[in-house]
Amino acid sequence: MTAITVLLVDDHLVVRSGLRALLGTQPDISVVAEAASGEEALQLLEQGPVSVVMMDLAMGPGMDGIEAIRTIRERRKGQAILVFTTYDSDADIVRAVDAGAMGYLLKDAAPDEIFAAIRGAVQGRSVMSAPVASRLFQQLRNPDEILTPREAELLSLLTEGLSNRELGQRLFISEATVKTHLAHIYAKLGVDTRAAAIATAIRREGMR
Amino acid sequence: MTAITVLLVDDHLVVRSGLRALLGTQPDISVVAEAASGEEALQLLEQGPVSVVMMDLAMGPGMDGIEAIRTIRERRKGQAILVFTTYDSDADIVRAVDAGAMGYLLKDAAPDEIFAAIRGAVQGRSVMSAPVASRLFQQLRNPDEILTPREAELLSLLTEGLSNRELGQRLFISEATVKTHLAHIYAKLGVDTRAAAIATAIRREGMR
DNA sequence: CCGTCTCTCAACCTTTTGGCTGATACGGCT
DNA sequence: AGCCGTATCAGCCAAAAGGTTGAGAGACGG
Repeated sequence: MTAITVLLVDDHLVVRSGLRALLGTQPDISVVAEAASGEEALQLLEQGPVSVVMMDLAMGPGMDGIEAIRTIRERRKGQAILVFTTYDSDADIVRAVDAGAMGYLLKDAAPDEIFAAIRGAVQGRSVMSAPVASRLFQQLRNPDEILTPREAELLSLLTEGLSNRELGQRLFISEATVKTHLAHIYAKLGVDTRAAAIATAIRREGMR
Repeated sequence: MTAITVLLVDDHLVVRSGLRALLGTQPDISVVAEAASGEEALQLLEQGPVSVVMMDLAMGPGMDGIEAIRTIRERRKGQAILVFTTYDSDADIVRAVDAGAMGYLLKDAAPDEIFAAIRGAVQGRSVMSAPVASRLFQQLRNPDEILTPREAELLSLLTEGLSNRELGQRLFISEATVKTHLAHIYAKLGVDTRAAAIATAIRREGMR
């Protein structure tokens, strides 16, 4: 069995060293590099391949995790990437998987789960935390509830607290169209006021 | 110089081991116990004193960090407690300090900052991350913008997407009173719609 | 080619919200 | 005793938001 090499990408020093300590207990896994940002991760990957990249999604200013995943997958086809993050928002999960992540782990995952995900990732298997998987399935089961791109755009602006008039101006559409989109969004989210839409958007979709 | 003993309280295993590894580099600091919840922390403290408690605020189900801080301070007067968390929301900072925390560190703080905070805490000095301190000062400079307890309560419910009528029913007050409170909240937050109030509340106050 | 989806817009009407003014009551502080 | 902050309520009016129906233009796939 060849050793599995890991690159850690997380802007929090404590998380990196914690993960390093945790993975150090496994003889077949070794952390060979750490990066505090997406840019740094790309740089490090230039210098040599690793079996798996473990990446946080929220990483302060600059390139975010999703962007980093997409860029890495463009440059190194087939690179195994695991998302290791605190939150399990629907939007993040879908976008991460879409960008090319092999798995999605939460930071409170059990050690065994983390080890299994890493070993699975190098073999091309996709492993994710149970709560994450259930959210993904829920998305697939209810395609009616998936917002169209335009609706998602509008919802995103909605969470900034804009009025219908302002939304129209921002998106270069009439107020009437804004109201139409909103009506569709409300139906899909199962709410009937913009306040509730904002609340569920932020809580469900992680729009912060 | 006596050794400083530390109790780590965080529901994330990786954060605990990361912090343990980091603090292990300092000869005068040693992590003597770890807890994954507020309840567990209280139990451990029964068994013996520590110099400093380092506590996360968000810890899954059960007792939250603020509650844990308050309880610890009740049982062991003078116990030094440092908050070590990811987010720097105004509300959390104020409540943590109010509950009796000696300092407030962000998880992306530099190692030296963390060491300094721990050493300061055992000496009774209060140390906090720069962004945290600036937020605290801002609160003190603008007392006009501090919400009254009732207003905060209402704002919290507002972020759930309730209508004025529902707010009134929940709080056992008339819709007229709800509107009065809302008007005051809008003025203090510097907004003029409930949507914007929800947006700023969630972003500024960390009401998730 | 036709159906479906998406995005766009309009008119109409009801409900909700926001702005304003004013009022009562209670507690604490001076 | 008087003042201030907080919490409570009312009424009025204008603005914003929500519900409904209908409809046209592209795009895309069967």
